[in-house]
Amino acid sequence: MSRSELSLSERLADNIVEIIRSERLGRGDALASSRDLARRFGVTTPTVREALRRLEATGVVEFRHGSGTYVGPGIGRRLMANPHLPRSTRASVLELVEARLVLEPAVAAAAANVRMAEAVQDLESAASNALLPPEESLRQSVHFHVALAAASGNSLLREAVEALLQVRARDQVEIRHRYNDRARDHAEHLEILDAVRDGDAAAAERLTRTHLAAIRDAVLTADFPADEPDTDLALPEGGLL
Amino acid sequence: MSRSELSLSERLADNIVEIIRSERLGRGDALASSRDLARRFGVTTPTVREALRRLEATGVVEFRHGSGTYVGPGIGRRLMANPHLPRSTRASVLELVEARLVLEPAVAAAAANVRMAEAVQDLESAASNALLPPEESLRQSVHFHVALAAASGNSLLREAVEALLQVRARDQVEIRHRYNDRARDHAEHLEILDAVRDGDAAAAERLTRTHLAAIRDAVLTADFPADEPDTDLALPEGGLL
DNA sequence: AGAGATCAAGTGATCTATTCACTTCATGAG
DNA sequence: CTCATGAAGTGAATAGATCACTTGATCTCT
Repeated sequence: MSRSELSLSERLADNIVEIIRSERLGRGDALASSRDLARRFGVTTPTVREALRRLEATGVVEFRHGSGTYVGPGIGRRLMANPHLPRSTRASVLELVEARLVLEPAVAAAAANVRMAEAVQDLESAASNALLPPEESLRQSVHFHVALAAASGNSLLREAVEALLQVRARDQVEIRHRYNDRARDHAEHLEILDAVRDGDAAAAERLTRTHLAAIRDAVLTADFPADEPDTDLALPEGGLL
Repeated sequence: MSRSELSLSERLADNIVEIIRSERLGRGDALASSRDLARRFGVTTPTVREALRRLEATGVVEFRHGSGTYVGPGIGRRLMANPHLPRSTRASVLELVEARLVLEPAVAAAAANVRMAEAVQDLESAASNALLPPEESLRQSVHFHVALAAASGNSLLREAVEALLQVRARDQVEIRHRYNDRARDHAEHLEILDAVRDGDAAAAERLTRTHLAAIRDAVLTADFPADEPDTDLALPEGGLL
């Protein structure tokens, strides 16, 4: 009654993760085929499939049709964003920015105190080539904030910021150009970078707070695209195939 | 080639989430049966099952054998912990505490500034009956830190702290009694509660930092139980059934 | 009439057996 | 040497069925 509380596919998923860990498989390495796994565990392929789907949802494994199943980035991750996020509303976007405004300044301060070498280099490259492409700007901005968190040397902090920005991604693609001032972003990133490079934690914290406050204010003054959804009552038939 | 990049089960999962949202289903509400869903979407039950497994992994739905499929707590969640966490090491426990030490003081300050009514009540109840049971102590402590984050009024901050503590849970069950000073925890919680009630953000921040620093130091001085695992090479045959 | 045992329907869990689609790579023709 | 061909391996999805569990209603005995 103690260990059988979990479903078969759940235990299977745990076992597969255990195999990945014990065999020291990293991102991109191939797993055994579904059929092999089914044989090894004495279950059938649909059951293995369910277990792998669970793992796919959390990014632990990735399917490549006709090729195989591979280890994904989620294998070493502890924090993550929900893969099935709700539609964003004005309130949710604002809540997200305010959460970042609370958390990221402290992360920036930690980054300035530690200054992990590799991450600081990432920081520089992300800050430098930020203005060139039109669509790449957001990606670079994400990269900057993630690299900033990584510079703290604490991967949990990096994962937290990554997860927050992944939540933002859904919103951002729709309303990015409304309040995203690339030039300003770039300038503020450079200031933060300097503070980190100097090991000035207080300045890094303050500049990050200012940076995110500017974004928050831009969200506040921008008008939101779709403020009244609920026109579709989920007709599944048509929209699927 | 644009939208067909996702697998069928992935699109199915999205559609099911959409049904839950458009029909305003909340935690505990029942979904249609697997067979019904299969009929509605024109696929077979194993396919529906894969989609539901994805959603189960993130807590969006819950299975109850013989009863049905129900909406789970993950439906409104944006941040979460990986359900298949790696085994904890001394380094990972330390990293976790240090991440909390960076993030939670800022959250406490935000909580003191906002002071959401309901959450403050939770805070009081969590702080009051914290010493009574032996096993409940940890649960109450979790409750306290989550309620503290909830008092900020920002559900994303609550979810972030919840996720961090969920990561901790795995470690904690093994080494809790080693460095968990319940009396001290309780006293420090009460101090933080007072600061929040007074709306003193600076004090709340400082006290939370002190509180977590004490925990970190306890971890530092404690000896870690299993510092050399890797004795099992994942023999799947025996350990499964 | 009420309390408890029993049964049947609905549902999830899982299996067996197949078919289809995609990728890969080695083979062979040009 | 290059490029097309095709076989093999793999994931994707289906069909149909069986077993186990939960639930609620019915039925029985008191």
